[in-house]
Parts: sequence; structure tokens; C-alpha cells
Amino acid sequence: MDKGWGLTLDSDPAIPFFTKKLKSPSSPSVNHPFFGLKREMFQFPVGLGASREDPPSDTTSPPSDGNRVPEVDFFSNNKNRVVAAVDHDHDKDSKTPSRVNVKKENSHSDAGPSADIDHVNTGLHLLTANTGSDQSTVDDGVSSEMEDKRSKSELAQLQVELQRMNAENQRLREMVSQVSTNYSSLQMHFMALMQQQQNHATESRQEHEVLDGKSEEKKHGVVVPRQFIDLGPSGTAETDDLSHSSSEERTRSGSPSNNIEAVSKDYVKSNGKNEITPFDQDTSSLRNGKRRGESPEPEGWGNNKVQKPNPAAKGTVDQSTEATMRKARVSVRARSEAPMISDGCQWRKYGQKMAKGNPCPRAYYRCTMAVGCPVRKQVQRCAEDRTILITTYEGNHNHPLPPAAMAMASTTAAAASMLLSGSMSSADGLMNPNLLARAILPCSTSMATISASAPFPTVTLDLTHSPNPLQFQRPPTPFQLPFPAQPQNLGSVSAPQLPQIFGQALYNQSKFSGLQLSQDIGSSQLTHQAPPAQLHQPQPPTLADTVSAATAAITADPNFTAALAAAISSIIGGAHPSNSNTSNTNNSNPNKQ
DNA sequence: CGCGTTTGACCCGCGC
DNA sequence: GCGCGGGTCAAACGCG
Repeated sequence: MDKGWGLTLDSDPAIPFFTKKLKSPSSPSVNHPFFGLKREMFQFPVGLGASREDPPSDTTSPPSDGNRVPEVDFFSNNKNRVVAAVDHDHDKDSKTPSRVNVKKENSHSDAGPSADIDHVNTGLHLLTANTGSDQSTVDDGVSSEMEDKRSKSELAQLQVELQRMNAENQRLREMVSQVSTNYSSLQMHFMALMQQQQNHATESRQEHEVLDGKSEEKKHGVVVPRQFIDLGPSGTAETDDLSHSSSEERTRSGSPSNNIEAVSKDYVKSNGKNEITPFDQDTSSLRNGKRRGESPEPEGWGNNKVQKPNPAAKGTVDQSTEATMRKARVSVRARSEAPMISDGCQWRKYGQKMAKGNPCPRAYYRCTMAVGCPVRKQVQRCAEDRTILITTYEGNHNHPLPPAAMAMASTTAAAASMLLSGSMSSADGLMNPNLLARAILPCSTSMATISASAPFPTVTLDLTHSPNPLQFQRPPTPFQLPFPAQPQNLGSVSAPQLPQIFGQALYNQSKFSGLQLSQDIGSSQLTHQAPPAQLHQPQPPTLADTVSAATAAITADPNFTAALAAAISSIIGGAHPSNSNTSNTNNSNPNKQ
């Protein structure tokens, strides 16, 4: 029963796991062809370092090229000069790091398979060999020597250039690793802040309870949605215990989803049971016992239904928290012809219903990557525009995920986590939805909306809006931050920057996968009336596919995640919004979530 | 034969 | 209390 959660504890779905995955090609997720592909696609953030030790893999890891345009350009020029005979297949592989290009070129010549980058002389020989025909036309020995000299000087020049580019390559890699490190530290900082916040909220609430007694309960019951009220106790003694003992790895996990799971697991622990039981199993067993008797499968989803608070049960707090946990949803709206977007996870359809007010049926899926994984999603087409596919995610995975799936999961978990943290950090029990929206996607409130109103706090990522075409183009520099990472700037970021985020993410995705996804999504989103011709690719990826890819890329992007963590930290650490306006003014989602 | 999907029934929450 | 709608279950079915 607790195997899955043990997995979660041991393997961080966040960065450590990410890195581990990359370094262990034999990881289970890679067995899945799709995951393997996605894994390739998402090697970008940390793949640079890894690829350095494994040059052969570089030829198949285009993600690492994103930051080496100058290098590629440089060598493309040289290629024309030095190894003009390089086949076009290789030319197509312009994403390949320049160093590999050189090696390949050498191998194309007479350098042999063991040719190394230091043996550029062979390349020069090649050059002379290639220009041999020219030489043959020169009958002057002196000029021939001059030619040699010139060639050698060129070679030396090239060598210097090569070294310089290698140094730059190295710097870029260091930069990437630096960014990754910063991201990890930010995440840890965020987790620490979360813990502090929870502790603070709990302490204050406990004080109130002691002082006010029943009136406090009444007040909460009237003013604040219960789901948010009950979040507070997550920071009780158990949380302290958590932060001092077994929670270390969880705190360091750096993943919002992990944080959520950690909190919930601590609730379960507080039940007094010795065994560590997934929170959802606790309630699901209740429900199963009541409704359908036994269920061999740890049905995490069973807790999807809000349990009636049992006054006698010691797990009232737990259940409420669980309710909040599972209630936090992330909805992704995207245009897609496909029946379902592929987000890197394995799903099994377990139900379909005709929702009222929508002629399109709603499909229910649950994650089957691990037994008892509580994550589920609903897929439904928008009634107004059936090209829009609405995918609603709920829950957190209790198992390791492939990078692609993990990215999506971390997105949803981050959104859910912020919903929870917002509820916990707010004195009124609920955070300003607008603030949350800006936290999740700080540059936009139009594409990221948060519905904190009942029944489910839902974050809606609306990718059907038209991004700015200019900003959707390729960013000038791959390392350009899509939006300022400084928390204080989050609120002032202009809305149109969000498309740039997605655009950049999709651009990376498209580069990684060799598909023009960015153009695809960009054009399809930009133009409702003028579908461009380049959309028709041999394997045209649906927009929904790119949506998940975009989300994955976004969360896989250290820039984004770092900024996200910074935003969260700023909200939790600094802002204590007492805005009791729980009604969502931003929820533009016409569909009830 | 195993696995995934389909589909009708069931349960629960909520509003009237 | 009743009806409605959302969500889930599980037997039946289909497919490889």
C-alpha cells in the first residue's frame, strides 16, 4: 500500500530525480517509447552537462544546442570552407554541438574514427586535400609553400577559434548548471518558506482556538470555506516533526508536488497509525468500506469526493486537508483535434459522462503509471468551441515520472500548491486569486486564471488565446528570461509576455523534437482565420500535444521554474493578502470545473 | 488471454 | 424528501 508513497519519498520527482533520470538511461520510464522521446526532448535543462561526458549522445540530443547558435553559425561557415564536402545530412544536424561537428567532419575525412578535436591538423590536411585540385593548378613551388603557410595559419586560426568556442561552450554549460543550481536552491527556499508559513498559520490558529473556543469554529464555518480553514493545521507539531525528521528529503525535494504530498502524508501520520498510509487511501478505505466493500487497489481517487467531516474521527483535519489537496485542479485549455493530449503519463479511461450543457462527453482518466496513483484528469471539449480541448488535472503523482510527465505534473502541483499555500498564508483563509494567478503565470491574468470559488479551486491555463506574433518569435538569446525573475517585478510584468513564455518553451520543444511546434502552435493560435501552410507537417503535432509539451517545457525550463519559485516565495514570504474577496473575478472559463 | 475501452448502474452532494 | 448532476465502479466488450 505504501509502496508508492515510499517511492515518492525516495525519488524526488523534482530536480534530483530529473538529473538522476538523465544519468540513468535504464530508468523504467525510458522503456516507454513515448517517454523515451519525451525524455530526449526534455534533456535540455541538465543535458548539457551530461552530454559533455558523452559526446556520442550529443548527436541525438538537440536540446543542448539551444544556446549555441553562434557556435553553429561559426562552424557552418567553417564547414563551408574547411569541409565543404560534408554531407547534407550532417548539415541538417546543425543543432549538434559544434565540437561534435568537428569530430564528425574529421571522421568524414581521413582522420579516422579516433580523430579527436585536438587533431585538427587532420582537418587541415583534409583542407589541403580538398583544395588539392587548386593546388594542382599552381605550378610554382614558392606559391605552394605560401599556400601551405597560409593554410597553416588558417588552421591555427581555426584552432584558436575552436578553442575559443569550446571555452564558450564550457561557459554556457556552466551557466546552465548554475541556473539549475539556482533553481534547486530556490525551490528549497520555497519549501522552507512553506514550512514556516504553515507553522505560523497553525500556531496562530491554535492560539485563537484556545482563546475563542467555539466562537472561533463558528466564525470559520461561516466566513471561510472549510477546505481552506482546515489547511492550517498542517503546520502543527506534526509539521514540526516533519521538518525535523523525515521531512528533510521531502523539504529538499524542491518539488511543489512533493511538498503537497509531504504535508498530506504527515497528516496521515498524525492519525496515530504507525504505518505510513497515503492520505487518499485512508479516506478511500472509509469510502470503500461504506460503499462498495473492499477494493484491492489502493484507490487514491476515492477521496475525490469530499468526505463528510466526522466529528468523532481524529482525522477530521486530515480529511479536510485531503479534500483541499485533491480539490486543487489545474485546467489546460488548448486547441486540439486529438481526443486527448499526451502529457507523458499513462492514462486509463475509467468513465465517460455527458455533462449537462455540453453536447460533448466528458471522459475520465486515471494515471496508471503506478498502482494507486491518485492523479486523474478529465478531458472534455469546450461546448462553445469544440476545437478547444479542456484537460483538467487533479492530484499529485505518487511515483517517479518521466521528465515530460513530471513537468506537467509539477505544473499542476505547483498550481495546486500555490492554491494551498495561499489558503494557508492568508489570514482570511484564502488568498487573492489574482495574486495567485500572477504567481503562477505572473505575466498574464488572461491566460492563467484561478478560480478559488467553490467547489474546486482551479487554475486554468488558457492556451487558446492569441499570443503576440512578434513575441512569439524566437527570442534573441536562448537564455533570455521570459519574464523578470525578481519577485517585485512580477506584478508589473506586462500580460503579453506569457505567450512568449509558451512560445519559447514551444520553440525549444520544437527544436528538441525536430518539429516546428512553435510555428504550429503559434500560428494556429495566432490566426483563427488564416491557417498557414507550414502547419502541414509530415507528422503534424496537434496543438494539444504541444500544449503539454509547452507546459512540460515551461516547467522544465529553469528560468521559468526559478521565476515561479521566486514568485511563490515572494507571495508566501512577503505578502499576506487579507483580501477576503473569495469570488473569482478572473475565472474566464465558461465550463464548470 | 490480457489489457483497455465502453457503458449502464450506482453513490453522493447539492439545491429546491 | 426528492430530483438532478457529477463522479466512479465494474461487467461487458473489443482489440491485438
